Amino acid sequence: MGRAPCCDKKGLKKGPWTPEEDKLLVDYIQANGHGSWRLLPKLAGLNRCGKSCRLRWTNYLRPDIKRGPFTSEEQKSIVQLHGIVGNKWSMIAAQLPGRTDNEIKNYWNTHLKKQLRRMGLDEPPPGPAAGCPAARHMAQWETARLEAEARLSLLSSGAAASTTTITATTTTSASSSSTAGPVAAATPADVFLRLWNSDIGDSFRKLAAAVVAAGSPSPGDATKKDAVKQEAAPAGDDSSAASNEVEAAEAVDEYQMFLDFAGEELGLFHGRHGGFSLFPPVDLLEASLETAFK
DNA sequence: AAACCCGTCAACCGCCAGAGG
DNA sequence: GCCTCTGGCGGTTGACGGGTT
Repeated sequence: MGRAPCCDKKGLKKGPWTPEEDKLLVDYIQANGHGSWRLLPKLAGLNRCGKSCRLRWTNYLRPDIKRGPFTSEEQKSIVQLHGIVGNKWSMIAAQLPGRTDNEIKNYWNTHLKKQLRRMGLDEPPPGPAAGCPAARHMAQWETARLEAEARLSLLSSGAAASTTTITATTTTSASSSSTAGPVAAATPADVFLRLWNSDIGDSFRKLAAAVVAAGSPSPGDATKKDAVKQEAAPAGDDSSAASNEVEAAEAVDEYQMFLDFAGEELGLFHGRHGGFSLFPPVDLLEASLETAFK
């Protein structure tokens, strides 16, 4: 069995935090930083375990936390990212500034999951573990990346006239949002490139590369099923191979449905005749850029 | 008005991985 | 290499509030 819970000590308070406790915690961290979470409660005068303090701070008291309902943009991002990385809430949270993993997890479980189900889509296979990334999806991402770079390059020339500059960090670092100019930070291209260069993009590329290497032209294709199967269970035995294959094929089909849903119902992908774009049509984009450059 | 149901979300629990001795 | 400690993560729980019967 695992270690004993850290809050087993007698007398340590559990349950909802009071405003007084919140104040003690915030005051202490703002003055001293959190340092060792284990020692913090004692130093801050709190009758809580360190873990509880850390959770309260990271999920609720941190000053950079954005409260309030999720925007449709955030919602789309969550759906998309969940399709890529599955239940990696911390990864998803890293792409949504001001949102915590706990908040996103709750939102997924209470809103989005049901929303997808209501629309006739069972939960899509949760990310890499199900081995879902189709070659088509990989191609979509690659196309989107190229488009993002192209748009960013256009933006750079457009922005050159203004006082704002777009730095190269947008294409090289996932954590560069603060170093990029405000215009770049506001564009879809920047958002996508940051995502592409983050852990999420990395994880997606690794997995997709495995599928592509195995050869996988279309959903339901036998080769893809094998690739998916191997990805999901590299040391799989032959006896379960047949059922695995069927499950894998179903997973791929469901995932494709999920992608279609994300594109058509949520407007996440703006498809064009077999092509694909993460971004709105050019006219809409231009309109938003005009606003951005004002 | 009371009882019940259901959705939401803060908080907890158990496990894991990495660092350090 | 092994053990312990710590921080972090994802799954689950339970209190609470609003809606319905």
